[in-house]
Amino acid sequence: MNKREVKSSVKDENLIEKRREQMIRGAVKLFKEKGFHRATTREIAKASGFSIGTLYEYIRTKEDVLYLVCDSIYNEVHDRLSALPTQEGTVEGLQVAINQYYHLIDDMSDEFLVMYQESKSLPKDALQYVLKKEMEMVALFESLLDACAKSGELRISTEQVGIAAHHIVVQGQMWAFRRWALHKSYTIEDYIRVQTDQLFRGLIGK
Amino acid sequence: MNKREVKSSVKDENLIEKRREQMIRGAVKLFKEKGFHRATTREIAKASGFSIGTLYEYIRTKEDVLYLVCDSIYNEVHDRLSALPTQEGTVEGLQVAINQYYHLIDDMSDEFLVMYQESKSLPKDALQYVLKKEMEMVALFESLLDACAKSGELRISTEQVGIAAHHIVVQGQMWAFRRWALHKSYTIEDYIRVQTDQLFRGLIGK
Amino acid sequence: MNKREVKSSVKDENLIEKRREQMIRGAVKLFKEKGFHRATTREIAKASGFSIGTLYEYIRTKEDVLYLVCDSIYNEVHDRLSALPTQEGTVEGLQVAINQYYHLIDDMSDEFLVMYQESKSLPKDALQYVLKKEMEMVALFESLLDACAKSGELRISTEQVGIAAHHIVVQGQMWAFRRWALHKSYTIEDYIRVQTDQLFRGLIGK
Amino acid sequence: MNKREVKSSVKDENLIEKRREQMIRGAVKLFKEKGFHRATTREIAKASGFSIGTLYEYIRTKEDVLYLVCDSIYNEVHDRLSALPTQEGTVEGLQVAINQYYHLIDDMSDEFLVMYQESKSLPKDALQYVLKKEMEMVALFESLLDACAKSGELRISTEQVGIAAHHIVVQGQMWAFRRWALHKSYTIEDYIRVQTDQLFRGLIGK
DNA sequence: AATGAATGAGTTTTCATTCAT
DNA sequence: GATGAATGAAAACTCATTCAT
Repeated sequence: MNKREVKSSVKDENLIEKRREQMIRGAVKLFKEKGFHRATTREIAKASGFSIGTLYEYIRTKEDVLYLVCDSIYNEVHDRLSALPTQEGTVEGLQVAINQYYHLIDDMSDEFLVMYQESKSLPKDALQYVLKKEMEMVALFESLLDACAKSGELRISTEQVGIAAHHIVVQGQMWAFRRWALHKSYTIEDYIRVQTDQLFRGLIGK
Repeated sequence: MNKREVKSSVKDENLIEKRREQMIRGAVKLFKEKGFHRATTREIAKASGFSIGTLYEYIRTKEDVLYLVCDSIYNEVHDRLSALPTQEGTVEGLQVAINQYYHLIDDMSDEFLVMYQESKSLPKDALQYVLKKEMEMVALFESLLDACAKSGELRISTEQVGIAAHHIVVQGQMWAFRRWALHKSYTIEDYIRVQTDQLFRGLIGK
Repeated sequence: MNKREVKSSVKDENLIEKRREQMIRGAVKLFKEKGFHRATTREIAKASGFSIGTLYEYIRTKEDVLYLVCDSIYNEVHDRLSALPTQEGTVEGLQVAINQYYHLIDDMSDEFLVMYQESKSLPKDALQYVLKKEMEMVALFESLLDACAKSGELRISTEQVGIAAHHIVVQGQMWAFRRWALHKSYTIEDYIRVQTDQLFRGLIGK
Repeated sequence: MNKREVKSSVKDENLIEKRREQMIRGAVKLFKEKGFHRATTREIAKASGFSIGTLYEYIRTKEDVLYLVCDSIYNEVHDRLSALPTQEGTVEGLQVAINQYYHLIDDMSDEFLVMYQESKSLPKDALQYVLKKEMEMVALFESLLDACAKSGELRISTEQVGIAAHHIVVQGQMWAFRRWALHKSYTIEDYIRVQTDQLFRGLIGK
């Protein structure tokens, strides 16, 4: 796979896995509070439960931590969405997917926030990789929308498919980004309902 | 007004104005390239056309620069939107407002990008101020939508008004955020048309 | 000139000159005691009489300090040797040159020691530059010897000229290197006398 | 003997011998490339063919490795020179010794280079020991020269004996130090011939 | 008002050494 | 005896901020 690798000087793969999980958990917590730049590597180590020396046994640079965080988020997203039943162009299937996606963001909104605010700090190649993942996300919804268009369940032009897919993805992110404004007035269920209503009202053939 | 002040040791108000304009222009360019944290005060001074010493005659801390940038963006947004003719609950008026807003974002997408990616680095009070400005933006569209609801031009529940206003604001930001994906396929005109179509199709009373 | 430049963020050339002199003096003293690698940049700064921040206003990396030290030594050597009256192939002239050179090394033996023990730590390009300077030194004596050979004052084959020149240069360095052994038994004057005697006894035509 | 000991936590003397040989071989190679300070203990272990943990079973500190390298070089030098037939004050015998010594340096010039460039990094007591070895080297040639003086084969004053002995030793080292300059023009045989010619021309009674 | 040299706390990163397995 | 993960002191270098000129 063309997965970007983060070099570690530790050999035991299981240990790497374990330590990196600790690291990601600690880092997300920290980045959420103070952002990537304001968090020091020493703080990351501490939040992860080990020493600064140990931290550097599992990464090469501070940016690697950010990459690992972003990568793990996308992996979780991918895992949870690919567990969906295959869709055959039904609006219902699309709705299930959107539902899953929005709930996922609600569950992981800290992680999402971190990723979206900090990913620009990734080195070039890592940024590329993250953008690719994001495009896959959009593509997933495009294909679902497309299937619905083909099956006739949605009246939607090709032009609209792209934007609608972005729309779905961005509205999801909005729930994470605008927590401070939205959580006061709506539950995630409200939000999903209103969003899908609005989306479909325009798209469903009368 | 409770406008947050940035202290300057220079007395001449005109000079302050002039130097800060230089500063904002330089800073936006720089932040766009490397982000707020990676840009040094020396670089900001250089990009602004004066020395580091002079820079500090017009601000107190580096964060002041970021605040000035964010503040100036909102001021421009405010100026351009408040120039609109007063609306009396017509869809057409709403459409004009959206149009203005989206074009504004298109014109200033660099600035918007910078503001959204970096505003979390503002000190507490400045962040508060910026969020307040953002809420005003949402409120503007809320009032426009509300007027339309009251006049009967839009079938829209009170619950929907809040989310629709956020929706409009976020879709505008999306044009700036997702330039890399959207500019390939759409012009700003396409984008506005598709967005407003989608928005209104669901909302306009039959 | 193809002199390798060390970048400074300070603009005032006179100040650069002055600060670098302080730096070289401090660094030589320190390197003599503990060597280049064991001397920390903080110690170098302190020994130079300024703060670590100021040190880095005048250099880019620690290796720059070493380069400046080596460069300044060669410049002094060059200055002192090029002040010699032009030689026209007399043994006497050669003797004056050797005399000068050996005294020079005696005066600067600390600096020489540092340079020879640490120059391998220079980055590639700087090492190149230093070796070039060293070759010039050898070449100087080669040309003096050559002139003596041509004028008939010395019976010396072309093959011998190169080695004899190296010999002179190395014997000079030996005085610095082996201080611990030689200074007990000889003064610099003794040393010069014995060395030149030995050199010439073989070379002077009967 | 007052041989400085390097403590090992391993009991088996044969194993110690074997592992240290591996270590010296690996270390010389590494030090040649990057110098003592730039070589890490991990790299030394790797170059020696075992783990960092094992390395520390056979030494106490990194400096021990350097000491072992220097010590082994001198032992080899000692072994090869003490194999010479006992001299009875003949110039021929002296010449054989010089020949042996120079060839030895030619064979081991990497090791010599490493030793001379890095020995200053030895801890005090180890440095002392190495210098003592070096003095023995000089003393060897002093006694050979002395014998020749006594037997009348060389016209050489007591004053000259010390310097001439140093001279021989240093000229040998010069062949290692100045490889980059000398190897282009001379073979080791040329070099020995020219050096001894020059040495003896002055010293041999006509 | 403008300049830019000076400062030093704070940052990332390295690496010799230890010690449980 | 061998391994390699863990440690943290110490290193090089940065940069926001100050202040004398």
